[in-house]
Amino acid sequence: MTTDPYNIACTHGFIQSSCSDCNLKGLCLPIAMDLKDIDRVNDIIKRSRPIHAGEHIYRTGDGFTSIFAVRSGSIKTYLLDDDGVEQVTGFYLPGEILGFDGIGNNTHGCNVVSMETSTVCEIPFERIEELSLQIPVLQRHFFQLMSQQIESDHQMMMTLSKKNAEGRVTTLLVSLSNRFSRRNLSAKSLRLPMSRMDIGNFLGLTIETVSRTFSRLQKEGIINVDGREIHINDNEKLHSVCHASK
Amino acid sequence: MTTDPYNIACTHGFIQSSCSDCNLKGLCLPIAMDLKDIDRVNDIIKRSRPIHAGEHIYRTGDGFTSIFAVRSGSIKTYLLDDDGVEQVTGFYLPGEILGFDGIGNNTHGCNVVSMETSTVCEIPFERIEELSLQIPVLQRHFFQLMSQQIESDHQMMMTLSKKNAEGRVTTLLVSLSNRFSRRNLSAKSLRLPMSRMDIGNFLGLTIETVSRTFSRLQKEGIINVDGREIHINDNEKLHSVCHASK
DNA sequence: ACGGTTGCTTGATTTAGGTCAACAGAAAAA
DNA sequence: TTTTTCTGTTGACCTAAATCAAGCAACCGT
Repeated sequence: MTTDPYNIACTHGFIQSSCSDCNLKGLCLPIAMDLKDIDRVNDIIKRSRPIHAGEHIYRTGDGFTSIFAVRSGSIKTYLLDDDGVEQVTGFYLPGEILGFDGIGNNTHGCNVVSMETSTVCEIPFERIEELSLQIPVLQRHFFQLMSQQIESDHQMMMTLSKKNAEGRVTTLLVSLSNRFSRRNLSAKSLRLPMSRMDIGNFLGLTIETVSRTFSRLQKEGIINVDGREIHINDNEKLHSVCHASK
Repeated sequence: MTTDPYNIACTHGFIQSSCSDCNLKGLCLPIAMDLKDIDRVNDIIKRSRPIHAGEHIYRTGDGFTSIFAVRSGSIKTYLLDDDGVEQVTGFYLPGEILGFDGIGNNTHGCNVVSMETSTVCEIPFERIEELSLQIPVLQRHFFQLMSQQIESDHQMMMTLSKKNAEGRVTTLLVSLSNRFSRRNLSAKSLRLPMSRMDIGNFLGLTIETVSRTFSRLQKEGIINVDGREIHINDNEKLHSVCHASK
C-alpha cells in the first residue's frame, strides 16, 4: 500500500487517482465533457488525505482559494452568528460540491467540518476559473452547480418558513434518500451521517422534537428508526407527510 | 417623448439607455471593467417597458433565457409548492440581479412579480455567457454575484431557523436600510416596497405577528411606523434586537 | 355618497414546539 | 469491572406565535 497522502484516501480498497476513473464524475463534472478536458481538470485537482470526524476543512474568514468536491464520507457546513450560535446550512455527500459561498468576497463564508472520516477533492478556484474560460461547457457547469445550490437553498427557506416538524424531518429524509439513490445506493434503507443535534440545528428544531418526530413517524408505520439507521416502509405516505405545513 | 418601449421606462424624467451612463452600474457590473467592455455588455441588454404592480416577469417552469437587473421599482420572487402555498424567497431592489436559479435546468425555478411600477434590464444569458468567456472579469463577477446570493440565502436560513419574530423583522429592516443607503438613499427613513403579507410570508410569520412586532418596536422607541413608512430612531437598539433568538 | 374590497391593527384563545428534567444504552475511560 | 460521557428517547409543563375574530381607514368603481 502506498503512503502517498493523496492516494490512501480511497474507501473502496483500490487507489483511485484520476477524475476519468472516478465513479462520481457524472455528479461533479459535466457529462458532455471529452476525456482530454477531463484530464485538464484532473491535473489541477488535489486529492486529500482522509479527514477525520470533527476535523475542519476551513472556517469562516479563511482566505478563499478552493472549492471542494466530496469524494467519500460526509461533510456539514455551518455558520456562527455574533453570539456563537451555530446554524447548520448544509450536508454534503459524495459527488457534491461545496465552497461556492466565499467567491463573493474572497473569504470563506462558512465553516466546513467532516461528520465522519471523509475524503475530498480540492479544486483551486483560480485554476478552474481559467479552465472555465477555455472550456465553455465547464463554465456552464459551474454556473449550473451554483444555480442548483441557490434553488435548493430556496427550497430550504420554504421548508423552514412553512413546514411543521413532521414536514421538515420528512423533507430531509426524502432529500437524503434521493441523493443516496443517485449514487446507486438503497433509497429505502439508509444510515444518517449526522447526529440528531445536527438535524435539529439544520431544520430549526430541538433534538427533542426531532426525536419525537422520528418516533411518531415510526408509530405511524412510515419509517423504522434504529438510532441512525432509517428504513422507509411507506414511501408514498412519507411524501405526503412531507408537505405538512404549520 | 419617444414611444420606443425600451426607452420610456426611466423614472428620472430623462432617457437613460446605456450601461455606462447608469448610476447603478457599480452594483450590477464589475467596477474594474473598461468602457469598451461595458459597451459590449450594453449592446446585448434589453431595457424593459415599465412593469406594473402585480405583473409577472416570468413564472416557474418558463424557459430560461435571461437574467434580469432591477433598474427601478421593486420585485419579489416566490415559490409555489404542490399545494399552491406561496413562499416569498426574495425582494430585489434597483441594482440587484435576479434569475440565477433557472440556470441549473434551463427552466425558471421561481415566480417573479413586480411590487410596484418597475423597470428591468433583461440580460440574455447565452450572450452574457459568451461574453464571460472573453472578459475574465465578467465571468468572475457573475461567480461573485451568485456566490453572494448563496451567502445571503444562508443568512436567511439562519434567520428563519434561529430567530424569533422580533429578530426576523429587524433583520429585514436592517437589510433594507443597508441596501437603500448603498444607493445613497436615507438609511434612517424608508418606505417599505412590500405589504405586511409579503413580509410575513418571507419571514415565516403571520401578518398579525408582523403587525404586532412593528407596534412593539415602535412602543420601545426603536422605530416609527406609519403604514409602509418606517423611520429608524435607534439604530443601535435595532441592531441588538436583530440577534434576538427564539 | 355608496357599498365593497383590501391592507393593517388589536384582542382573546389555542397549540406546536420549546424548555426542563429524568433516564437508558453504547461507547470510551479508568 | 465500574465510572463517565455521549447520544438519544420520553414525559410534564410553559410560552411564542398561530388562529380566530372584530374593527378601522383608505381606496375602489359606480
